Amino acid sequence: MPENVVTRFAPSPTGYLHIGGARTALFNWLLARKTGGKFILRIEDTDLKRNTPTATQQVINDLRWLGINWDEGPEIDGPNGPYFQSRRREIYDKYAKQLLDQGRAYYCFETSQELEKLRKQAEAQKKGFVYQRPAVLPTEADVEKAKSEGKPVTVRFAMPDGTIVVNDLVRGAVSFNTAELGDFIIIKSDGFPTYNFACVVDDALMGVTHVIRGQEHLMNTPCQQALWQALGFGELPKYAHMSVTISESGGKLSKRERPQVLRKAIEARPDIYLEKLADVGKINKEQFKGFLAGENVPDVPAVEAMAKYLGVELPEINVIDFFKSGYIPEAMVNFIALLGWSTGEKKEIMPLDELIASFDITRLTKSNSLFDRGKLIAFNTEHIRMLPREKLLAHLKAYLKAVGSPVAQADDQLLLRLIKICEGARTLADIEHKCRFLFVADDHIEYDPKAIQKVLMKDNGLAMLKKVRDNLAAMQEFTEQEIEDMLRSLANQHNVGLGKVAQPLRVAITGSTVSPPIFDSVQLLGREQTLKRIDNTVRKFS
RNA sequence: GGCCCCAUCGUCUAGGCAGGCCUAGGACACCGGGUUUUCAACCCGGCAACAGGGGUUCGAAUCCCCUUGGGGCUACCA
Repeated sequence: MPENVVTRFAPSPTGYLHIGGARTALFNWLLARKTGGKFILRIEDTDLKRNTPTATQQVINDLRWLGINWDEGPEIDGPNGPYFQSRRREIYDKYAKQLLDQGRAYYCFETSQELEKLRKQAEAQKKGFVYQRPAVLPTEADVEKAKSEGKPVTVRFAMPDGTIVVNDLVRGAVSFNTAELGDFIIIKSDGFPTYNFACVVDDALMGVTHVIRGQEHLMNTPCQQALWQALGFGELPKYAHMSVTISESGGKLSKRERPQVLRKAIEARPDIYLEKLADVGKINKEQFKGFLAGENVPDVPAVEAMAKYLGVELPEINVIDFFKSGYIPEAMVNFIALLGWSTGEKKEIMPLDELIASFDITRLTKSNSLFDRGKLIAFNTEHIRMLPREKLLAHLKAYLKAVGSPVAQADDQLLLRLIKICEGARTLADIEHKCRFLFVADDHIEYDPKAIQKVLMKDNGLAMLKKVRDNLAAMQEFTEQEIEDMLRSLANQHNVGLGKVAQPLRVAITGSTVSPPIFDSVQLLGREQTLKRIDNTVRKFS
């Protein structure tokens, strides 16, 4: 690619960055990094109703966590600012006026209700709705009149007649008949530009050369191309419409999925008090009703609180959900990159720099891909193994802090040791779950009833545990090696496998049958606490 | 309903544009076995696909058409 590549990611600040957005950002970023070009972050906040005040910061945090940095955008000034569309109003106005003056755009005064009616009529006739351009375009005087009558004033682009061909980098030539596209609104009645308009103006002004985005934008592209040309912006950017990521439950992976899962869970539980639930979510009755009806989606914290109360596992959709589930960014990025793209080589697991090196925009896949969590876990496992320890440590610390784990008390030295003894962990959550026992009080161990049944109540488990206790108490040193030697010889003495000796001990100190290797676990817990926990266990289950 | 996109193992995909090198390759999942102090990890082996129908051609997973299926868009949302 000879020219200077400029790509951008242009999210609308409606909440956390979700997987689909992350993928779009990633491919644009990958192309820029691969070609030595520039990657711009632009915030498309032209819809006052949808924007959330904290969303931009959330998106920024999520991108940074993934390791996707931008050359220009929020917090990184550059020559093309401002990077918030809400602060670029005069620019859009100027171009809208240009089109108006040239007769390539015109004013309209219909209300949403009126348009909705027309749309219904079209549907009833089994036709697509196309706005009918008036024979005589309204004048400025008409605008004044409409305003005084309290009518909404919007501006529509006068779509030229003919066929528009989109030369898509992944789909080839796709043609559209402009008669079916119709005149679309470019300036809303609140004075803000619509997406198609703002996007074109900004892409042109910011010198964007390549637009990689989801297939859901394919239908917008002829509109944007027509606008681009009417505005006299010259050479079009190259478009690449990626396949869409499909959720395991069906359609396009969407933020709405989490609320939906919750809603279903609520419907499946007629026994629970809805008022109590609304309380848990800290939302009022109206909001809660709306939510159940499938409309008003309450905030993320409300959804999470209610899900937690019901014990429902929500599918991870947002980047932050994966972070909270113990995934590491290196794995996420690697996995996401392979959704709708492939290197053509057999190797799939690779660090970021290799991803950049092998990125090739022409190798994007045409067909939609399903988000397969099983494969993500496999990638995460491999990346946890591969990543330099220092980096893994940083991820672990951030994770522990975010989920409020008691393991967060551990210092770096200890954490590194825990990482080491949890070799083969699939997620950071695995490490946390396995090592948690070290950080809870001796009398707060939660015993898994199944574990008690299986290893303590059977095969003289309790009796063996007592013997282990005596031997532990009698040891000179208390190193992993000594502990191992002792347990092995004990097993030998009784002519049983090590498991018969180790499992009762494991249950006694952790309450469960799962822990890091037993020798490390005991040594880390220390003799005093180990003995205490054994005593507690013996007393409790004798 | 209208417009548009897509179609290889359960899933992600290689191969398709330059048709024979494909008895269709890899990865994940799954199944079986091994290793083992638990879980996980690890090692070995196995199962498994060109949606269907017409063409074109000596020859089609690869090119064309139709059907079916999936997906997207259809807003004064992006």
